[in-house]
Amino acid sequence: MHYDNLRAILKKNGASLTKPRKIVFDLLLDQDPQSMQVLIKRSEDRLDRATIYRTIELFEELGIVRRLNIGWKYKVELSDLFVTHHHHFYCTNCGTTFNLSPGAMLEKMIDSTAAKEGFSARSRS
Amino acid sequence: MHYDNLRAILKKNGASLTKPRKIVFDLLLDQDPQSMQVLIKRSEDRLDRATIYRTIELFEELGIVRRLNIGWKYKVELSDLFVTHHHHFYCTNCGTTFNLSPGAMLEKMIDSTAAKEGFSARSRS
DNA sequence: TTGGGTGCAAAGCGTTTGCAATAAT
DNA sequence: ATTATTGCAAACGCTTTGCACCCAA
Repeated sequence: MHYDNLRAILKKNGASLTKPRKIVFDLLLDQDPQSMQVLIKRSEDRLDRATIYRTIELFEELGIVRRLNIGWKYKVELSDLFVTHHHHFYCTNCGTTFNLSPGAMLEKMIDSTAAKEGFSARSRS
Repeated sequence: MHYDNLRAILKKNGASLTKPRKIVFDLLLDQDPQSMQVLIKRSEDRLDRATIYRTIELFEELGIVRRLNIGWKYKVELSDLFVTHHHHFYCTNCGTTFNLSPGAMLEKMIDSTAAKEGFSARSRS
């Protein structure tokens, strides 16, 4: 259960694993990087916006989530503590961001895939 | 006079060189990249915020200004039409951004300067 | 039981918009 | 005169905050 790891990190920092924090964590699991609005929408009124912002802020401080700066916006995802390291694809036209599956030679894959698709990689992260 | 070039670009696009646009242009001349708030502050109530936003938007569309995405914020500066091409230094701690003087071997300079100063270049633009 | 955590409502920022007044051609 | 442009004020979207209530340890 992923919660054990999460609970351990929180406890180590004098914080507790509450229901809202579980929900936020679940919202992040197995997802591409998400904007706050998407998280808020997907929480379906189970949580207040403020709680989501506060939770993401806490998770970021504790290294549980990672913030990706994309253009002049940002999205969040679980850190490498919870998912294997990976790269992202970001479309500068529509803002879509998605994870690339982890593996070797990724740098090259990114560039060659980009070239094939007629895109050029502006940045990698 | 720089205004001639500016006026020409505007006229070509059916826009006119007004007093407010001159002021915004002057605010951009010979400056490091600036945030909107700085522009607004430096306009000292000579212009309304809305006018500054609209002017910057227009200038960007016409290629007069360039928007730099810095972290999750942005700053603006005159495009290469008005200043010689150059690179920037951005401090990820304090947000300070400044221009590097143009010249050859800049890429290397950036990295070596960064190394000297104990920084590492996260991105270059 | 008690301090951390939450929801709610309100405020705070940066930015945009509608509209009437103004300035440019 | 006609159209573009501006200022003002209000609205907007996203994010943060104050505070009373609530729940996990």
